[in-house]
Amino acid sequence: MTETRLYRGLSADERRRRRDRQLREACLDVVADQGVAAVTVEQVCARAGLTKRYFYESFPDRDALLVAVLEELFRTVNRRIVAALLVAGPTRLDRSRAAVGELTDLLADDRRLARLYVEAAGHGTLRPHRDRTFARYAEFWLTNVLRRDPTDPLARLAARHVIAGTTEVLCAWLGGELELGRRRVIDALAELGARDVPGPLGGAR
Amino acid sequence: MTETRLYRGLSADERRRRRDRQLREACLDVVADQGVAAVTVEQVCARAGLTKRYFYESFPDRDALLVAVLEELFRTVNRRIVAALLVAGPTRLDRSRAAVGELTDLLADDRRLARLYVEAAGHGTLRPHRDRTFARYAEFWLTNVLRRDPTDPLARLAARHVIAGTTEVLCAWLGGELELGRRRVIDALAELGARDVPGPLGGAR
DNA sequence: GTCATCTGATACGTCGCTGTGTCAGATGCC
DNA sequence: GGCATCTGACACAGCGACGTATCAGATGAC
Repeated sequence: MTETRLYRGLSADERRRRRDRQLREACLDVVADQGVAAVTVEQVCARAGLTKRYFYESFPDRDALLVAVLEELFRTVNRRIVAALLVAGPTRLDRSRAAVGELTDLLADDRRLARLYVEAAGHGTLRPHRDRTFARYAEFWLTNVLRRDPTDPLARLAARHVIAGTTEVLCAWLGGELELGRRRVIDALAELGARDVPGPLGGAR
Repeated sequence: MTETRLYRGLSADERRRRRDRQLREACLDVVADQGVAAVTVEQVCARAGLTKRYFYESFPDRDALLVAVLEELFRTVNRRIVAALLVAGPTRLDRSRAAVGELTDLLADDRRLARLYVEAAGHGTLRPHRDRTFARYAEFWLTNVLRRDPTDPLARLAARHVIAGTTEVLCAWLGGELELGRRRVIDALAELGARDVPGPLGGAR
């Protein structure tokens, strides 16, 4: 279409992507400092050191930015867990530990992500995304960690239970509410996540 | 102090309490229809059929109303679970089922409560209350359902895991995301909640 | 019936955020 | 250097919500 005139050594497209990234980072900063509800176009732009003009260049509104950032987080979680499982041992406990460890590391290394991850539950626009993702995580867990039939409703229920429980515990831990080291937390979560699902075929009766 | 002049057959205090209740109910209606974020003074007043004047008579601002309603919900949950446990059988599964069944009935019978219960996780002002309550639930669970030491950090972690998992599953079920009847859901949750906690003393290795 | 009180409606100024528009100055291209 | 483009700052009208204030009419006490 148009030209690719450089500006400060960057092409139009590079500049655009750079601003997009700045906005996403600023969004996470605001979430970390003041929560999802405080994410406004103006707050984000102030943090990013950009003007509103550039906000609307990348996103139609505040919700679109939040969704984009959340989806990116979910993709990262997914990618890293898949990668971790590739090199994990064969037992359920091995696989559970690999997955939980990866999630823990990710959220512990960037607390901004943790707050977004949690607060997604209460935000009108974010919640559907969060729900769909949790449902997918649950299915993924059944298939790749527990190695059970992912279509069994009871198994799905149990997997959902595990996903939510793991999330909650991680958030409580990240918030300083549990007096345990990272290692102990991962151990415990791995164990909780590796337990077989209940029901007619389950083994926990 | 002042008088107790009747108005439409009610004393000043009765009228005041009546309006307080109307506002709380209206708040729940708005939460059910449009979510916590849509709870504004004006919305609530419109629903309640009252004017803003009476809102500020009972609550300093919107957050205070939300907190009041949430705390009331938590008190109700607690009261009903305590009552259910009084007549429950002696095994962990009996007690788990009694507690889970009570919570399920409560949330299923008033969906407005369910939405508030969930969205509390993502709301700035509500979240601390929700967190503290979940921590108390976890302790309660350890003491009264699993009968374990409520000060053991690992046990607390596991209890928190159960509380969050149960909440999540109930919400998914109430949202129509699980193709299971009430009975099966309660069975499964009761079983998941009755499993012993992991760790040095746990039995799930 | 009269008067004090209570009620419900409405008006108002303020605030924060939105989305668009304008413009001077910086920067790159030739 | 001259010109087109890009940038950042700011102005603006509009909106929805807040919190306060005013006032006429309904209601109860005497």
